[in-house]
Formats: sequence, C-alpha cells, structure tokens
Amino acid sequence: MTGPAYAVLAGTIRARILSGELAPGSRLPNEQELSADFGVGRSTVREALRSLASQDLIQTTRGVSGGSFVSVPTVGHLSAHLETGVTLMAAAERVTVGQLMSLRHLLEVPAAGEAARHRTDEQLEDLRRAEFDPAESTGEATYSANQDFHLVLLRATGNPLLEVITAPLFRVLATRFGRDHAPDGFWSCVADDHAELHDLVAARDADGAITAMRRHLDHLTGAYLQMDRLSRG
Amino acid sequence: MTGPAYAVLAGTIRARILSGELAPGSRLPNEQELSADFGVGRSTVREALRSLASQDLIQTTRGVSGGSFVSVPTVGHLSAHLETGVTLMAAAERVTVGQLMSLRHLLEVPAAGEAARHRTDEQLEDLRRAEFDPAESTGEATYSANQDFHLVLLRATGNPLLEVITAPLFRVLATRFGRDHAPDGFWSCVADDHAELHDLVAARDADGAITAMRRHLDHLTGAYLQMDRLSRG
DNA sequence: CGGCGGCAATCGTCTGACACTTGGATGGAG
DNA sequence: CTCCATCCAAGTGTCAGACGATTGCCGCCG
Repeated sequence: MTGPAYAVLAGTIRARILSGELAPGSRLPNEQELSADFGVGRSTVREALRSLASQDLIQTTRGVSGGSFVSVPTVGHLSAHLETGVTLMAAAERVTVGQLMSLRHLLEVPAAGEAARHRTDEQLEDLRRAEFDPAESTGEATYSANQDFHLVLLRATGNPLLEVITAPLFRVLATRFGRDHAPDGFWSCVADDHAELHDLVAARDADGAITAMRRHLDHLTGAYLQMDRLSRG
Repeated sequence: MTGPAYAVLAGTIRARILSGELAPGSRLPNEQELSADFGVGRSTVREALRSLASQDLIQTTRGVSGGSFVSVPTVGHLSAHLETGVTLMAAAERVTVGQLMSLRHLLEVPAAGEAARHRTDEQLEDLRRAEFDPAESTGEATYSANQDFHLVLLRATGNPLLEVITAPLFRVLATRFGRDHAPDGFWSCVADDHAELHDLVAARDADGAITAMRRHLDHLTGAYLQMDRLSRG
C-alpha cells in the first residue's frame, strides 16, 4: 500500500464496505480502537473517516450511542455528487449545452413513455402539483417548479437510476440559465408543454407522451442554446 | 452555520470553488493560514481538506512546492464515484439487473449510432484492439476487454458525459457477473457481436450499428438475467 | 410513577511537537 | 563554466495528550 496512512486506512475500510464485509447500518469500532487496531494516531483515523463520510459511505454521530455507521448512499446523495461534478466539467467547458440536452433527450423521451405506462394515481397528483401558471408565479418559483415536474416524471418510471442520472443534468442547466432573461413566451410555452404532458400521462398514452416530451425538449434546447450564445457574446 | 466546524469549513471552501471564486489550479492558503483565518485548529482544517479531497475538489501534495490545489474532477473520477454508488444501491436491492440493462439500452444504442458517425480512424483502431478471441484468452482478460470495447465505443461519440454515466453501469454488471459461470457460447457470441459492431462502425453505418447494438444488449440482458436467477437460487 | 441530575461513552477540537517529502539554493570539485 | 552532492526552507503527514460538547442511560428523589 502506498500513499499517506489516512488514504490507506480509508481505502481499507472502503473495501470492506464495498465487499459487504461491513454491512450497511453496522457500526465501526470507535476511533480509539481503530487507532489501536491499525497502529496509527487518532487524527489519522479521523481524516480517513472524514474521507469516507464525504463519499456518503459512513455517517458519524456523537454521544454515548454515537460512532460511525455504514450507510447506503441515497438517490439524493448520488445525484448531488454528480451535479457538482457536471457543474465543474461544464464550467471548464469540457461539456457543452448541446451535449447536456442531447443526453436529456436520450433519457427523458423514453422516460416519458415509461411514466405514462407505470405511473400511479398518487404520482399523477404529484405531477399536477408541479405545474405552474407563468402569469402568476415569480421567476424563482417557476424555475423550481419546472425542475420538480421533470423530477416527478422521472420518479414515476419506477427506475431510481433514471432520476439519479438525469436530475443532475437539468439542475445544472437550470441553475445556469434560471436567472437569465428567457426569450419572450418561453415560460408560457413550457407551462403548455407540461400541461400537455400531464394530460397524456394521465391518459396513459405512452406514444403521445414520448412525442410531447421530444417536442418539449426541442423547445428547451432552442431556448438554452440561444441564451448560451447571448451570454458568451 | 450549524454542524461540526470541519463541515462548516469544508462547505465554505466548497462554495468558493463552485462559485468560481477559487479557480481550478489555484492554490489554497497553507494549513496554518487557513487555521488562523478561520479561527480553528489545524486538525480541523485538515479534516475539512480531506473531505474536499475525497470529492476530487482539491488535490494535496507535499514538499516545498506542495499544498492544496483546486482541481477539476475528471471523467474517471466522476465515473468511479458513480460506480461505487450504483454498486451499493444494487447490493441493497434498490436497483435490479433489468433496470441497469434498461438504462444501458437507452444510452448505448444511440451511442453506437453516434460513434459510427463521428469516430476517428484512431478510435477505430482502439476499438479493434479491444476485441478478443474467446478461445485464446482467459476469463480475466476477456472480461476486461469486453468492458474496454464498450468504453471505447462510448468515447468515440465525442460526448464525455455519455462515458461518465454509462461506464459505471456496465462495470457494476461486469464485476458482479464476471466471475460467475456464463452460459455456453456466451463469450463467443459476445465476440461475434463486437466484431460485427466494429465492422459497422468502420463502415460508418449508423443505422446498422444501432441495430447491432440493440441485439447485442438483448443478448447480454438475457445472459445476465439468467445468471442473476441462478445466483439467487 | 415521573421528572431530574449525574455519569459514561464517544465524537469534536486544540495545542505542540517532530518526521517526511520536495524542490531550490549553495557551494565545492573537475 | 558546468555538474553534482549537500543543505535548507516550506509544506504536509503523523502522533500524543488534553479537554470540551453531546447524547443516552440509570439511578435518585419528589
């Protein structure tokens, strides 16, 4: 094993978690024991634990019943990590707006069909709540509701990975363009598209939802590309 | 600000990186300065830095020219994080083999078409190198080459996000089923599919590549599902 | 029986010290 | 003048010890 002791230790524990030797929910030895077991100082142990914690592999609590517990990363955790990574890659111009939207097409168009087929009544209700009236709400609320609509639709497919992967993509786009001045009629067009999608999902019309989503994403792509050109001069 | 000091500090620095205030490549103050600036001990600073480092937001080196430098996460970093997350979600049975393969379909089938359109001669050569002869190589080598073939194909699309997202999916499947006993003729079928895909990409036949990839993934799905049923009894 | 205070376990934080790594500066040999 | 070995300075890496903060439990007292 090479590298600093904290990295070696983190790698060792990490491997034990990944291999299932340390089951989710189980408790790691306390910091003094780890320190003694591996023959390193407690600071070194703590640095290794911080490393694991920031990857959501463990969770640490204080108090008499405290300690470090193996935790299963949630959809939200994974999604958040992916979002920061994609944000930075986009900022470094290694990823373009067109590439982001192209991936959304690949994922969200079939997802709309799946959602139309598998949605529950409760999910349909969630979808309705995520609609908005562009004439009444402020920019902040519309921009948040816009994300929610797509999020709920992804969730209704029943495949959690779809949400993990796709949510970061549109969150990156939304935080980048949410504040900019959108073209005239953009938000009302979005609201119309969402309403249409809602109705098609309600009717379980998978083919219709697929077509509508494709058109909706085409609208978004056009608007985003236009805003992107403007912001770059 | 709530929570432990190391978390607050990590969040503060993290926000400065995400906002662009700390540019990629720039150097953070050394640990003593950070300690003084934020009024915390050096151990606390170090725990915050380990946290950021394990998210690939900074990179720390030793020596006189050492320190912590803001770093842009690479495709490999992101991909690796996603892989561990998906591995754990799959282990916790929150994600099924079918769902993993369904996502591969969504992403890799169109990717094959894109690769056929945009591939360079060099990438075609990489693709050829990633083929294998099931009669000659051992299980270990075939299993690694199988991954490489799909990886190279994704890379040839020119969209780095496609690789980031898709590579973890098939790596998870490969590490899970790579050691198991595959059905008779599985590997030679895979080799034939790869050879066919290579030829279609060479001929820049996008539609053909799409069809071939769809069939190839159908083969894989069948084999994986069968192995999955066996391993569960 | 219920509230309340102490108690123990554990993490959180600070201080100070020293070892290790690295790259440049220095100085002598050829 | 060039080249190589050596020393030095700036950082991170690691350890030991101490004390504070938090939390849940247990026993005491009303």
